[in-house]
Amino acid sequence: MIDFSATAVEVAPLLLGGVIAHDSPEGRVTVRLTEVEAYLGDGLDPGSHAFRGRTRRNDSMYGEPGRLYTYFTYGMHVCANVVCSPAGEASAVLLRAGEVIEGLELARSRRPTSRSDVDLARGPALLVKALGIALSDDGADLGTPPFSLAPAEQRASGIATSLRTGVSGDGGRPPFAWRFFLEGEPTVSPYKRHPKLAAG
DNA sequence: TTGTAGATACTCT
DNA sequence: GAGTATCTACAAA
Repeated sequence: MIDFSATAVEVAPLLLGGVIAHDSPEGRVTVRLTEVEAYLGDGLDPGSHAFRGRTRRNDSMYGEPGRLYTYFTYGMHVCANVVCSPAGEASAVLLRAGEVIEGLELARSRRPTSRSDVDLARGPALLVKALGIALSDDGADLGTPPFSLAPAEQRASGIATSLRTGVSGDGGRPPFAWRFFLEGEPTVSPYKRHPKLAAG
């Protein structure tokens, strides 16, 4: 089992190749994680929601490790994180992309605009949608039903890192290269700088 | 295949 | 009141 009381930067590479499953009345969807990002807090990480301290939104980021932190962004999208570090410390791993390996039909019905199976969970908001995670799942324990999270069967090879995608301000610049992904995976989203950084 | 613009509503200042 | 850890559609090559 993964030790989630370590920091997000240490946990992130361990999650690659691992599988997350969610049971719902409609059925079960399982996703193999191919891309994640680490976020810290409390002044350590300018790209993190917790950079300016604890607020109502990021409250679960300070909670028990191994739980879910969901948040709403851009007026229409939900993103999911795995909370790391002991309670009281802000640290989380954003689930960015994965490959649907179980419940393909259900995932397809949740993502009618997706053209191919590769696109089903190619992006943070898409991953959440394919799994059927809702904003109300914030704080849920990933180790107990309806969720389950298993580490990779064997240590994933070909792990690469890069700058984080879509993060504005200094959090999208070095030394914050805390995006981890499996090399050669078609489900990894293409790297895009934040529009603000691209302009500068 | 690559690049650009628009939509959307919640949170923090 | 302004900014946002994004996705989709459309246009051009």
